[in-house]
Amino acid sequence: MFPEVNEQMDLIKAGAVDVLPEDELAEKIENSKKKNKPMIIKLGCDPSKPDLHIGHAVVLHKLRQFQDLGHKAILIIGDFTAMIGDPTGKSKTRPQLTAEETKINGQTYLEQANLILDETRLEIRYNSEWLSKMNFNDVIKLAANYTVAQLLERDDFSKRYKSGTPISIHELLYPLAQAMDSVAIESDVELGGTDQKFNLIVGRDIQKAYGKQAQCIVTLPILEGTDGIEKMSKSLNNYIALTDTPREMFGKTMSIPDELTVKYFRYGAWANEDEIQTMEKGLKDGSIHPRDAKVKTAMGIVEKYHGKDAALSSFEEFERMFVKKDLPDEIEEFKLNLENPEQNIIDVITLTGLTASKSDARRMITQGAVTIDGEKVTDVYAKADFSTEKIIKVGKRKFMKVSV
RNA sequence: GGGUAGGUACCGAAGCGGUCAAACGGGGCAGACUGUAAAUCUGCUGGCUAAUGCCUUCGGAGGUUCGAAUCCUUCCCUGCCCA
Repeated sequence: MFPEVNEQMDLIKAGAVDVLPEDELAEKIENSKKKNKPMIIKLGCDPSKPDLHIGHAVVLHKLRQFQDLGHKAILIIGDFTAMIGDPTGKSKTRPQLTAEETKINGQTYLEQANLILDETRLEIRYNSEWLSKMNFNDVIKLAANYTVAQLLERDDFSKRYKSGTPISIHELLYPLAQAMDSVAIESDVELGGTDQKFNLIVGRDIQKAYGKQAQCIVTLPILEGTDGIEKMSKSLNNYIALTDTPREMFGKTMSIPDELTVKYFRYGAWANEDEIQTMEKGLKDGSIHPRDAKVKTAMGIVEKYHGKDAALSSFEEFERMFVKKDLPDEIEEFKLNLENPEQNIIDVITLTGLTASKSDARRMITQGAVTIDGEKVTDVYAKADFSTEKIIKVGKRKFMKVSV
């Protein structure tokens, strides 16, 4: 049995940016309830980047909510479209993925997505299933449904067009290709980030052109990365991965700018609306310290992926390391496997991977970033005796226990 | 097809025969300050070397020269304008 229409609408709208068109969605929900038939919810994913972070989780979480409402979630692995390459953002031509790589990536993606989704109620489709079967005729027919002007409306394209950055034809085709996914699975609702809004609308239009019922669209915000400026992405190294350790998750969350705390609380920890309101209000009137709010957020995020205990211990460790400036309780060990216990410090920290190269190591020492057993190393040429285990620290958060 | 402007380190962008591992800005890293926040200030930002120095890098491949990111040939790629 499905929940009441307005109950469903409320949950769907929570945290969403756009729900278009709202009345149509309400109608669909009502119909599904009447016929006792779940709606089909589509989410497309790009298997060229299988490492998921909490930015991806925003939309996955919304999909999970649909699942919990009893609807049918379909995850489209864009194996075919990945071979073309997504035009979003960069002008760089992406290395073409082989079918095999795509498969492996898709698998990885799924494993991570299942941290959030209910795997028992998830259908997975690969879009090569229908896209690879289209011949040139079909493509022409599809392309006839859209105009260049319409495609150039998209921010992405118009910016590149105006700035003189190249746009290939196949990139223009990309929105149409992914729209075919909606035709193929007859989705009722498609989810995506706000940056996908254009694609989602094309999906809607193309469904109509193919005589299908048009999907509604639900967009979710793009989460800024830990730098607070750019959108979260692996290449910008401002991400919190779903597979990050509790310690990393906690630490990274603590390093976000204050202004982002509530947003992360909402979209990272998926706190409920009351808690969010309370935090927002408290921060505004000063009754809650920004740091405490952030701690709560960080714990919420860690708890989501690693459980309550992990959340608590990562908090404690954080306190110990950064407030009391103590050592973390688990430090990776490294055996040098060398005869001589006397070693150049530069060599050792490079060997352990704490620094990228010897030049880098030299720089770190010069800048006073290296300590051994708590003592600052000042001499670039210094040696140390590693016959007993020594704790080396490079920068703020890199530690290693080293011995011969 | 014709004309024209370009391709420089993570990105943007100077340099146009030696003093160029390459100005400047952004980003990144480190230090100070903090709440591992932001802002700010300072330093670093190809590799190897104890050091002098050596090696790799300026779209690709050749060539000229004592010496090339800078000149020539050729190839590849891109923007813009005209058709």
